[in-house]
Amino acid sequence: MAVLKHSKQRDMIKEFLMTRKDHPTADVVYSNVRLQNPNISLGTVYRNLTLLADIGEIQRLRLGDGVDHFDADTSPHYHFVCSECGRVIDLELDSITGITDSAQTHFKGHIAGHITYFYGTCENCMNE
Amino acid sequence: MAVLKHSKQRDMIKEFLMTRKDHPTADVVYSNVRLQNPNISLGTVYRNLTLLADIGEIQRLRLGDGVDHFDADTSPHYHFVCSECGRVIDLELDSITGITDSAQTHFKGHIAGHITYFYGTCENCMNE
DNA sequence: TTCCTTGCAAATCGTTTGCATAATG
DNA sequence: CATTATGCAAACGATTTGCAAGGAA
Repeated sequence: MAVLKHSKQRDMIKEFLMTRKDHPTADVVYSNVRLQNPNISLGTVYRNLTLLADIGEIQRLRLGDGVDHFDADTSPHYHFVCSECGRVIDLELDSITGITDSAQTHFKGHIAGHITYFYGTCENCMNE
Repeated sequence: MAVLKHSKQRDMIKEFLMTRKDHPTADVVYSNVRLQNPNISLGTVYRNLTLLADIGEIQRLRLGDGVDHFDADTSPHYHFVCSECGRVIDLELDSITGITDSAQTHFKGHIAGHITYFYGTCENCMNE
């Protein structure tokens, strides 16, 4: 891979993402970072989110809603997606890594890992 | 929902899907069904796949590769996606529905279910 | 006849990319 | 200076949609 050069835009994007626990989309990152730097382009946001995800500094979440979400928390954890409001919430969960082994049992290829997310109704939407 | 009327196109799509265990994409469904009916349009394929999924006759799979896959097998089961060739394979797996309860423990909203898929290298790609 | 479904083409949406210019090392 | 990063706008790929015409009940 090419040598990485420093960029203010990338810093802003990473910093913004670290302040948020709600797993924003590229568009949300864009409109927020734009408050500090009105000249930044959407393309730059996408390029940097992809780059940061590639080097493992952030996580790209594909939750089946057709839009990518991004998470500065790269530690292994799970997510809940509210079917009503779309909110994405971190989930505390006793490790279920065992399911990978469990899946491996009857499978001849090699299982490297799994993607899991939960869905339902969030606390907010239940009170309505 | 509106009353459903019979359509040859829908039948063909459903029938084709039932012959396949490889979870084809809309495009693959389209080009195959076209062999029997060269006039069918891609829009019709999409509309019927969506309709069939909505009424629960087929399953729509979002596996994070940017393309929807479809499965005529609506029984609960899991999938493996090969990171190299993209193949989607059914997985036999001792039930892991317990993870939904496990996730519910520390969560105040209501968890209705989970989406899980596994990834790695399939048998075919391992022998290369 | 009613109204659902189709074929076609245009539109949409999220994301990527080509290119000339600016910034970094 | 060499090379990476940016802004802009155009391109992309998957999917959806408006509309007039065709088909089912």
